[in-house]
Amino acid sequence: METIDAIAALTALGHAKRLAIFRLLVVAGPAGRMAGDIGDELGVPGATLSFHLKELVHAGLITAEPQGRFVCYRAEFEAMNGLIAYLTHNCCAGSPQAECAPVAAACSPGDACC
Amino acid sequence: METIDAIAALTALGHAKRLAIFRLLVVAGPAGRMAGDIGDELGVPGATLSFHLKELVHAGLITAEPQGRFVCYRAEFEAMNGLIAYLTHNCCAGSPQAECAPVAAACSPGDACC
DNA sequence: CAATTGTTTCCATAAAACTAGAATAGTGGA
DNA sequence: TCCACTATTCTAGTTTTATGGAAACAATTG
Repeated sequence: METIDAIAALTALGHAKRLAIFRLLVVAGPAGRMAGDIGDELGVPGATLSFHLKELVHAGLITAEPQGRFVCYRAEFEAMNGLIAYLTHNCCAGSPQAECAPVAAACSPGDACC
Repeated sequence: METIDAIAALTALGHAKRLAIFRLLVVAGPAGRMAGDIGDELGVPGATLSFHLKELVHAGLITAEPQGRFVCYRAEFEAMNGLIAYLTHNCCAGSPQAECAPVAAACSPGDACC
């Protein structure tokens, strides 16, 4: 992931409503969620929701797939993992220190996160 | 990590100069870097640098330790890993899918990142 | 075709963030 | 004490972003 893409992704996620939308889609997984469904769950007016969804799509964090009258939004897991890789890349100049815990630890044992 | 902390961290990182500062400190590791050193490397005026450093400290992503006339800034690796955990937590509702690559893959083999 | 439903675009207002010169404060050396 | 140096705070101007009602658009249903 390029720096400019990482900035776009981080800027998009650095907002309460957009982070909530993204997290909702991450938990939803590949099945995704419909736009109206997201709006109902988060209590966001249509116009505002559409604005934030567009921002997330533009940042490459989610994708939109029209299905008739509905639009299904899905998290872009590749972008998420790319962002994580960007943040941690070459950490400690390549000499892992005690202070610099393994990224793998982000998922604690027993945690079902992927 | 709480949602409010994740938003603060993501907002802080969603800016070109702050992301550059944070990445510099991540690569520097526990040794950290002096404020002026960072300003020289990134070509940012003092007042602007100080503003962004304060934002990062406030977001919990870095720490400041005065050393005489100088101030040493260090990345807060625990916060970084906490943020990554927040983003990926309960992904795919706990049923990892093919689309949802393991976070561990963020570090490709041979990559010295921590 | 008209009505209905889901979604987006338009637009004006409001709020927040960015920038950097100038002034200020703290430290260490002469 | 005075000075040079490092860093921060103050301040003001500029830019960017967020919000949501209203209107427009698209697709299904009657």
